[in-house]
Amino acid sequence: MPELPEVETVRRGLNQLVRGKKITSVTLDYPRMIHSDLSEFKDFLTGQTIFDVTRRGKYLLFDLGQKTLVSHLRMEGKYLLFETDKVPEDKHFHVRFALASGETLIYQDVRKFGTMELIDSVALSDFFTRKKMGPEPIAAEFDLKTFEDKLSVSQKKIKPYLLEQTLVVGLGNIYVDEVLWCAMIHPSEVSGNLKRAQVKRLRDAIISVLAEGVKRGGSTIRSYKNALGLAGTMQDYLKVYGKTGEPCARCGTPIEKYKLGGRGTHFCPHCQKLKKF
DNA sequence: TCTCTTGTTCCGAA
DNA sequence: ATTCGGAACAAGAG
Repeated sequence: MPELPEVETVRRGLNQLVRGKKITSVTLDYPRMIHSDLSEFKDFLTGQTIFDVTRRGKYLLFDLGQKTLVSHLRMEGKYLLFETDKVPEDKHFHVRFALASGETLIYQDVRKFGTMELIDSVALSDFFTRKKMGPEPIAAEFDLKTFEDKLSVSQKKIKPYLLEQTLVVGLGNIYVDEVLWCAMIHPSEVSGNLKRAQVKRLRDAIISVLAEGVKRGGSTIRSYKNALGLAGTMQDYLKVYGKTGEPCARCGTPIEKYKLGGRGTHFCPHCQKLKKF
């Protein structure tokens, strides 16, 4: 479930804990998750210093100078930090970075869906361009006109389209339902049918809901807190996700759930009406 | 045993 | 060309 707010929370925690620290060895227990050259991965990382941990969309970026370690948590990836002599046993620990500080940074992933790859830092922007990633969901980068133009020429349903990460990055299944409720738009609405005012509301909702998620440290749903601050409180402020049958916070109508694009989709049938002809 | 879960990519069918 | 549905990736919860 890590969406942008959760990844940003992890990023901040990692920066507190490992920025400036040197990697003394790397242990790989699930090589399949490494999507770049395997031997280079181990050889290069040993001896590198983590200068900074940044983020682009849902990708965590460990800045090592010449190269950048790009990490995606997918469904359940987590980072944990232990003193090296106190690392517990766990069959879901897949990558271990021993640090010169006497600590070990561990990547844990029950689903094994997460990925890591080593990319030349100068090739990072190309990497994201190839993935057709949209702008970050902040006012300065998320241009309304561009958003409006893309939506206007598409017949795609708005929720699956927002999940593609091409219009804007950072939304996952939880926040996208929250955003559409906030903007009072039906998840199945055809993108090209949205009025200017709706598109503006949608952009504002994307920016504000994700910012609120970051402010509250992300949401902790079906996941346990860990060393890197994933004990967020946003789950207590969600309006529709997981609220099936509960009254809408705006109008009291029971929240409904249906399947859209293979995903559980929550909405208020009164506030979010589908435009019909 | 069966169904559901979330992010992303990919494939084949409308 | 565009959109859609489903599969795949893996494992656990109910």
